[in-house]
Amino acid sequence: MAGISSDVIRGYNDTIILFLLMDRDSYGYEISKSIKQMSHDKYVIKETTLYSAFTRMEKNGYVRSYSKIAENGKRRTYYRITDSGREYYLEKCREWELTKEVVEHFIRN
Amino acid sequence: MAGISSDVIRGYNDTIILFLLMDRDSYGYEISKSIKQMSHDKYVIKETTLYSAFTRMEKNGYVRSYSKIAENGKRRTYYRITDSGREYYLEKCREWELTKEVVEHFIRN
DNA sequence: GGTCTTTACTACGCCTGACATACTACTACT
DNA sequence: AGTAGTAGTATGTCAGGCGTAGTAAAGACC
Repeated sequence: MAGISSDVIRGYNDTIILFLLMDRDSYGYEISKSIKQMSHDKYVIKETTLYSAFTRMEKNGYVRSYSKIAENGKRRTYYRITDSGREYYLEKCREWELTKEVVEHFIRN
Repeated sequence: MAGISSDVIRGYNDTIILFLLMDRDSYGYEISKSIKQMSHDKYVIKETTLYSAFTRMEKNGYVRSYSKIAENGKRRTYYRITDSGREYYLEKCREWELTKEVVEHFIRN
């Protein structure tokens, strides 16, 4: 077992995606590549997980989607983070620090 | 929102429980108190979560249960960690380090 | 003596997020 | 012609966490 189980990352996929939307709009495929690259191939998000996260986050008001013709002439669905999404992201960052502190009481290294 | 969402801790409840069984056998109520105390009241495991974790882990061979009459004369179900449970715990500790490393690439603090 | 709190569980069923599987469609390369 | 990469959609399953409720016995308090 080398890799991260889905039960662990669960609850942080949204956060990871929002992080990648902080500075500029993006779309599914690009985000999945960024995650893979930034994690040095240690985490590869599943397509279905990614796209269902987009749907959920749009419903929750954390992102807004729009269609755009890319440089290559193809239509893509882009996502933009909302103010509410930024707030949510920062909240999750604070939650992460708390979680880390708690979990590490029970980890022997 | 102050506290840890269940989606975050998911996948680490078993690890936390196993940690508390490393040095001596214990039972549900005591374990829930230990978690509360060791996390300085930051994490309180739900009863149903705890007992279903025991059931699952026994099925997976990570713990073994036995009934014992406690000092107060009442019958309790105690749990003992198995060798396989110890291995699993250590695996989860390694996984935690990896997860931490990955997630922190996407956290702004 | 009656009620409340703590201890120590069991039963049942719902919800959510992750994921398996499958399918579409277009481009570029070989 | 076939494969790999890009960019998704659709559908359904599964596991873990949790809400709700109920049981039962011991001790505390008023």
